[in-house]
Amino acid sequence: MLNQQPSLDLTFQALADPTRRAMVERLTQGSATVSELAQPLPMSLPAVMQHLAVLEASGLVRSRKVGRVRTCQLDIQVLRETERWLNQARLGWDRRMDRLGAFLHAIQLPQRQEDDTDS
Amino acid sequence: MLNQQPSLDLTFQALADPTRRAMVERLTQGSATVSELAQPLPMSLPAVMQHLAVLEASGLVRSRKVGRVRTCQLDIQVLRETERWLNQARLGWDRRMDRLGAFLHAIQLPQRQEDDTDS
DNA sequence: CTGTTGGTTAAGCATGCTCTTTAGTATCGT
DNA sequence: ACGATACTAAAGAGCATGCTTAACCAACAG
Repeated sequence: MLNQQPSLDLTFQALADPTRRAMVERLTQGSATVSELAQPLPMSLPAVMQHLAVLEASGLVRSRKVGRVRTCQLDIQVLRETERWLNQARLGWDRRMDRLGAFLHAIQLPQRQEDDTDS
Repeated sequence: MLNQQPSLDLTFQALADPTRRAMVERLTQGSATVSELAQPLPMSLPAVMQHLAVLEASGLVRSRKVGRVRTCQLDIQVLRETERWLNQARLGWDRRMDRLGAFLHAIQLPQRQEDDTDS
């Protein structure tokens, strides 16, 4: 059930870099041109372009070029799918904890009763 | 507000590898020894150890050694924080969409009225 | 047409990642 | 004590990443 998307690799990889996360955070505030994305970042424009390429390869960001200006925007879908994987993983853990709790509860009460009858 | 944790780098990096995600998924089902983690994986034990080291460095997994057996378990906390970053990012986007929707709604009704008065 | 702006390509380099093999070191069962 | 088990440490091959600089191109502005 989990791990159906081969692009989870690309998405997590994309989000593993602080520069790219900063770009994503910027894009949650609305679409931006390449220059606008690059402006606060302490690196050359080509470096930013390469980060952008990684983000686009993962599907997190889409961009269109009009005239000589390329405008980028977030694609929320991939973000959701990634969120979902984490959620599923945590949910599996939670369910296990519930079962474990129920199990402990089920065997510990009888033990208590044994202790009571022993003492 | 976002991006406070330097360990987001390590966490996303850790989750970017399918082998490590498989290990995490296995660990949602309960703790496991190194050999148990390695058993379904198509690689040498040292390779698995290295993946485990990455997972431990990120804080996603903790492990203790008893005798000659090392037992690993998930630390849900880091998973939660990562989930939270994604959630925050998506929430920022959602809020923006809401504002945008409200804005469009606010200016489009007056425009309609203008159209109405013009025609 | 000419210069400037916004972006793109390519090459190169340092570093990091993933896996391997080889060679260990502790335990544990008998 | 001795072999088997479970892991660990070290070193290296080979490819991927994250930058850089140096060109280059296409679209506008005057």
